[in-house]
Amino acid sequence: MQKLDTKTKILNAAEQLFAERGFADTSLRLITSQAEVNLASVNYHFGSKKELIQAVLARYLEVFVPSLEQTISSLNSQGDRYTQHQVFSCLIEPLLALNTFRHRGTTMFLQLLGRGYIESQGHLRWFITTHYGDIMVAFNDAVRQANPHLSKAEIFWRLHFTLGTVVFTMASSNALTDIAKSDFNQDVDIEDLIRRLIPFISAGVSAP
Amino acid sequence: MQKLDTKTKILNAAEQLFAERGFADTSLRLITSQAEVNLASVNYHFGSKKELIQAVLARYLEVFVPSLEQTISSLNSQGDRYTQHQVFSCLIEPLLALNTFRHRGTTMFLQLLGRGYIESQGHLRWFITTHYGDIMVAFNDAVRQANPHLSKAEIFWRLHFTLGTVVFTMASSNALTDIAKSDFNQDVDIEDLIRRLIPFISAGVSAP
DNA sequence: GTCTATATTAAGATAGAC
DNA sequence: GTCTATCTTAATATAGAC
Repeated sequence: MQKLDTKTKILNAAEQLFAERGFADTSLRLITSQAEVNLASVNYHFGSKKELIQAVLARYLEVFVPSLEQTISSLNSQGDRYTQHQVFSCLIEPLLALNTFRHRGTTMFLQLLGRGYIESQGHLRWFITTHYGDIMVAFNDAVRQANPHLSKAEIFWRLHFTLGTVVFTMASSNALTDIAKSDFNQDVDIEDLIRRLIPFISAGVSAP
Repeated sequence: MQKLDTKTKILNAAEQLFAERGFADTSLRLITSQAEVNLASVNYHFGSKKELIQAVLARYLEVFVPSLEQTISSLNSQGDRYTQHQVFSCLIEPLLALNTFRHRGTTMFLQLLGRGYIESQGHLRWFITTHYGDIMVAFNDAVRQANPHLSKAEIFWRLHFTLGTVVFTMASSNALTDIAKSDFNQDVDIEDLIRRLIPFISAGVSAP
């Protein structure tokens, strides 16, 4: 079946379990038994559980961040003026592209990101902001340009509200799509979900 | 100093630690040493850690839920028509009333609720929905009446987006208010935070 | 009701043979 | 690189004296 090396088998099993159950609730024993590798191999290949968590996220960030940098910069090059809808739309393509990179990649990435923020593991925030702080600043600047009526502080708050909306939705997305299926007979995939989220957060951020 | 009984001392210490660090990261040892009681007393008085968690939340829900039932029903008695802003405003008074009940009660309650949802501990969702399911239905109905242009399913999604916004914001509210203080010299208390949140979620829920 | 002492379980990590 | 076996730590929970 899988002719993957041990390191990849661990990463694949880990990301799935982390996304589903969170980092704290996923033991190395669970990961290695799911991956069908030896318990000791995690520490051999990654050094520690923390470094495994970072490696799992890095695999996505290395694809996502350059892609987002590109959509943001092409936005800037088109001129000074752009709408806030355009800014948020910059996220869609890079996010959905992760689905071609890995099966259910978009969901996985957003769930992992959500878990990372929610379980306030210092090492993860440190890892993300030191490696990918630039793009966060660039995105923030783009939102500011698109909303000149809002103060810097107001944007700070509203972007964090937005982050919460997305992160929580993704962390619970399995449960939510199940409910939508049983209560409303809706089949909601990740693309639907993102397209439902965008008007909500877009209206919220630029609220009067 | 404190002439409180052991049970109350445990509840007070537990709620503070749970709100700050989450349920999983707060050990009974930490709670009992903070409360200056014996380790074994938690299991004596509450039976288990899970039941302690429920007891901590119950103390707030017993105050909050009747109060919310009242504002919602007074909304209904005023006639068929009310705006969505009015519906969300029903939450403000009952939430802020918790501050008179306990010091920093509003923040504490919302943080605990957020932690409860985020750390998908099944027993807590079960506890809340079986004990306080009625008011959740009533609130949902009120939102529907105020937004006749939205389908049942759309309201389901948007209320969950809203829940995510609030829950995440409260779970990180300590960090966020610290940043607001240092970066923008803002002193944001819980009431400010709620009044900042309302326009955001209100615009989001009734977005076109 | 409260305490000490301890049982039990499960986790992350590592030593050392192969 | 991989495996078995084990170390260490820390958690929940309980038994039994007071």
